[in-house]
Amino acid sequence: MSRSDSFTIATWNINSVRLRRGLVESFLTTHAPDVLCLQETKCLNDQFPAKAFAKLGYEHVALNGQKAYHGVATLSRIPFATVDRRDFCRMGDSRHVETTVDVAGTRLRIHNFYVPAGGDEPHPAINPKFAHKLQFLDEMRQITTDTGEHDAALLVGDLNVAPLENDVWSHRQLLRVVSHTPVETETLEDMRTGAGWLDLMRLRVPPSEKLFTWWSYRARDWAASNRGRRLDHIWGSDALEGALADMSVLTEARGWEKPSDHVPVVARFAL
DNA sequence: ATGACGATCCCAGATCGA
Repeated sequence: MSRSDSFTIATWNINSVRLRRGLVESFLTTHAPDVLCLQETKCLNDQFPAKAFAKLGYEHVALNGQKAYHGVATLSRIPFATVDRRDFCRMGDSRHVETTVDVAGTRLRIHNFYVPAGGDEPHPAINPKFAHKLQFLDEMRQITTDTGEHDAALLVGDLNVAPLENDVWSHRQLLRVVSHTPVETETLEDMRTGAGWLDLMRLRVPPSEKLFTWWSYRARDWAASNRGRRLDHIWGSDALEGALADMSVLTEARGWEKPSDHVPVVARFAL
């Protein structure tokens, strides 16, 4: 590809891709990212509506699905150079798919993650789901930004942790709520910095401002109460900081008909 | 916020999400 190409990536926890195929189609048509990373697809690979997305130009798809739970998928208009999937915690869950694409002479590695939610009780000794989440985050330390000289890397997805005080509607009230407990936020931030990742969303929106990507289905009026959390993330290797041209959270998507409880996050780079 | 919602699956109440 030529020098100085624009590259756009989006990440979206879709909460069933079959139920919300129309929303994905509408998003792809309107926002036209080069790559879309989906989480919680909740279907087997042969049930994934790949043909519908191929019709819109997304001919390349890397799937890691399972029945009813979890599942990730990466859709692309650009051919994948490589595709890989990793198992974490030896659980056999479908929570990661890794692809590479070549853009403007750069090989871009894209990790798409769905980190375990962690259950209700934030104590690993009494809640195996929370222990699994912490172990998963610990194993993610091996996903580093180490790439070749002309390469760059992205790590995106639903990480199920809101690390900063303004990543939740009330820091004080959520300190003992799973997704914002100190052990989670510290583990996530230590893992992120240790592996060399930059929190690209927070390079654009200062930590002093509230920033959410998820709002509970249980609120009577999600927009009025605005009790959100930033659970979805776009991380990048050093080379991508200077290349970041635009970053947006598509808050309006939470108000669409039969919405996901998460909204898309979009980043554009001038590579 | 210990959930009023929503999705899934051997179709109906349990389980999961966060």
